[in-house]
Amino acid sequence: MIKDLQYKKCPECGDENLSWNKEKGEVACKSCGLVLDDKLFDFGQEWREFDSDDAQNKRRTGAPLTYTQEDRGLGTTIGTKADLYKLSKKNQDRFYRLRLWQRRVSTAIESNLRLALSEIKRIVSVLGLPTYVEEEIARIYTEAVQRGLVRGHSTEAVVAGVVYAVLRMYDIPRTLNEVSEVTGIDKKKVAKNFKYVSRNLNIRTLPIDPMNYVSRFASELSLDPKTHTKALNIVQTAVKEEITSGRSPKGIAAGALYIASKIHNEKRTQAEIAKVADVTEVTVRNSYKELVENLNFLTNEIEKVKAGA
DNA sequence: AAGACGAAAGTGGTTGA
DNA sequence: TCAACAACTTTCGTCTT
Repeated sequence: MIKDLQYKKCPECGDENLSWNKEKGEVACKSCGLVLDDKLFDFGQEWREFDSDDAQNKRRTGAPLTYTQEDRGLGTTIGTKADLYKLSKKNQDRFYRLRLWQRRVSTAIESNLRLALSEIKRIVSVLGLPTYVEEEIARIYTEAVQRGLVRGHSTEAVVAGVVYAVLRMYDIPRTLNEVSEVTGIDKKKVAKNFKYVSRNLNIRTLPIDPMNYVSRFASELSLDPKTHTKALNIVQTAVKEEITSGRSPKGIAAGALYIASKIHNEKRTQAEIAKVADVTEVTVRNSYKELVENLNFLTNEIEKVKAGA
């Protein structure tokens, strides 16, 4: 499978004389030799995609998973045949069949788990999560496998759903987008699988508290603790005034941080904040305007800063 | 020139008939 | 199941610093 070609002409020399080497998955300019793209092969995981309801598979930007699936060092032993001769021919057959079936099932589960666990390890290390979270993810995934929730679904997608679910359970603020990025699973699918596993395993999650985002965004923006605290205050009062329901927690956190940074003369641009909060500038704007409109103590403080400066 | 602002059109998810 | 709806995004032109 080859991705759509996105280049019409060479950005270096402007020439339209591009060569497309399908074998190597490269596009190069014949005039100046610049290689425009060398990752044109689509490493999407079609061999495990059984979902029929995903019409739009255009957005497959997942990282290729390179670990081997061939590793089948089975722990299962065939067992002794000592007693078998006592059985009738018919029962022997049945015995063999049963055991064969059982072996297949258990090895299927085992190999699925092995695959999933190494993927979980990878995700956890990329996201820098503590060990207990990894264990919880592994535990819940194992439960999902045992309840047959993975059958008919892609392993990676269910893993992604479980990861997100556990993050939500522990109030560890990671966005859907981040999970989607490290797992290479489409955002929508992560959300879908998150719902799927939490519904079937009775995982309860509360709506995300914007406070959880504030700290992380603040440190990512390397803001002063004072500004950080200010933003927390703003969010807190906003929640109390009930102007946050229905809004995206990321947006609230972003808006509060923008105001706080303004008040404490540590100004960050809307674009900077939008970037770390994973929302658009427009959302930062709307959110902070909404906050200022509804929390009048903010208006005074901003005026004070303006007058002082 | 960069940042902030806001309008307009589009997207995906929720809700209620 | 469908349509209306709110929140958010994208894009883009304009104003402000």
